[in-house]
Amino acid sequence: MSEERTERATGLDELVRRRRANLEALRRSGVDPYGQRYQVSHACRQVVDGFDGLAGQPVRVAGRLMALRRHGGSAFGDLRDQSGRLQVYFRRDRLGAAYDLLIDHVDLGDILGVSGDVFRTKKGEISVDAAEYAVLAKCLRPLPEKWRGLKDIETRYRQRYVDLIVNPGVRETFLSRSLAVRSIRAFLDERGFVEVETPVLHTLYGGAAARPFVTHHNALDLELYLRIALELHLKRLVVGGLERVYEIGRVFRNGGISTRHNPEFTMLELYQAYADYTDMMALTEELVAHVFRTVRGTTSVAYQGQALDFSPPWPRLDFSEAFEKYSGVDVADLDDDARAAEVACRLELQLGRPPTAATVIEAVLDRRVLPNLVGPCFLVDYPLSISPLARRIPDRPHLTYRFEAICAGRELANAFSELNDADDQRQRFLAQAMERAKGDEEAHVMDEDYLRALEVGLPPTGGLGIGIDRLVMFLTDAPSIRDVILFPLLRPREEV
RNA sequence: GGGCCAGUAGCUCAAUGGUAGAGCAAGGGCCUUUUAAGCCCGAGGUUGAGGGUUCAAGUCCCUCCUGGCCCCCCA
Repeated sequence: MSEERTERATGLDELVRRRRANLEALRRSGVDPYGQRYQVSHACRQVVDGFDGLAGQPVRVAGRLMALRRHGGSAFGDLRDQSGRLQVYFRRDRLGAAYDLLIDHVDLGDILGVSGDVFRTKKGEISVDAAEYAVLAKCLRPLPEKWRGLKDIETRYRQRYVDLIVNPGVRETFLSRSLAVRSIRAFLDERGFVEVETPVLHTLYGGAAARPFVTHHNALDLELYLRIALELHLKRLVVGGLERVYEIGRVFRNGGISTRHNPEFTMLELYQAYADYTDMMALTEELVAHVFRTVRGTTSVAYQGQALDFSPPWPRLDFSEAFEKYSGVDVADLDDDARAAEVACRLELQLGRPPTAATVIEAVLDRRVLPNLVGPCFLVDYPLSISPLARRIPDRPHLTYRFEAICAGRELANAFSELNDADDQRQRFLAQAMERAKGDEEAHVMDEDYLRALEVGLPPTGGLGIGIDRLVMFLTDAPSIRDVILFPLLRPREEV
């Protein structure tokens, strides 16, 4: 049936057919429509910015032909490369037969190399008077409309290459993302952190409460999991004496997809020996402020119309106080499952997991507490029941030295003083196993090797995790996480 | 998995249940300083797919597909 479709001359097929005919026509004229390397002397922007020194000088530029305004014996083209746009001027009296080839057989979207002299038109636009051009790649498919761009969200995500060509803001977003990640590395490197890479394929998944993706290694006949966090391997490295480590890496969580969740996303996690969560708070503020200054030039931005100021210090809110203030529930009462179930019922919480103390606390936190917090702020001293890897507060045994940075009602960072007491950690894992037995699939699994590492001795350590995608959403004012992920997961489609 | 919404030409969008249109792109002309170039001409459609109601369906009903938003999920 797909054969019928390709045989029938639809509009698209006809457009592609014409472009292919142009490709063949170029070949017949001795022009290779997939040219060789083109020695470029300037980026488009460099020509524009450097006009004063370049006027009358020859330059060689290359880019995609985005527009062609034909006037009979001459034509103005818009050439665009990564740096920006540059106008090129083609004249028959200079190019001769090559001019007619351009007019007849070069299509919008083709990638051209152009050499010629820099000049300024009567209307004042800096341009290149083409002495020669080369076709470097043929564009066989029509590009979306030039000034309204590509709006269809599905096509934008599925054909990101087209989205990047026709929607300039998209390129800006991903350049910002790149700059953000670079600025994070610079910030941490300067503070003596060592960047490492830990396995993506895990024999046990841990470090977060989430369901994993399962895969299989053939030679070992082994069930493996894509990592859901970086945490446990990085702390093993601190045990090994790498006192300041970080990793920026992809993690995978087998959950739902939404404007704030993609099944794979990028986490920064860092661990600092001999530090605690107060150090992590200071580090979080400084790091995030540094990234905003680097990328946006300011720490004061608007996110989806909401004013946010990331300049340190950020307010500290006590978890228990905030919890009670916004939910009317004393978190200390949520210490057994029966009472938790009662609260879940009273607050009409729909839970995907069994109503245990932990799951109810998390549900109340997510739905009743966080939406009220604009931030950025720190929510400090989390309950132990939802913090199986965090150090206990000695005189408040139901709480841990853990905080999350909250911004626009969502978690931006998660950090704690790491639990380094191997025996306490074992008890926590056992408690998690009981949660799992109650049906909570996201409860942490027992990890004997991690316990062995703790038995070797983890120094007191502060750990921090930041969701890079969410940070970039705030940096670029992106409403959906898909807008900051180049290729978000979509259900595959036969015909696009 | 549930609720709501959307899908019309390559792209962006129109069209009381009554002959499917426009702009851009593409095609044929004119045009050597335009920049959303302009002017003239012609073309382009299984209205996401499949059923149904009706004299008549892009429009109403049902099923399905894909996507979006909100739930669920995701500390």
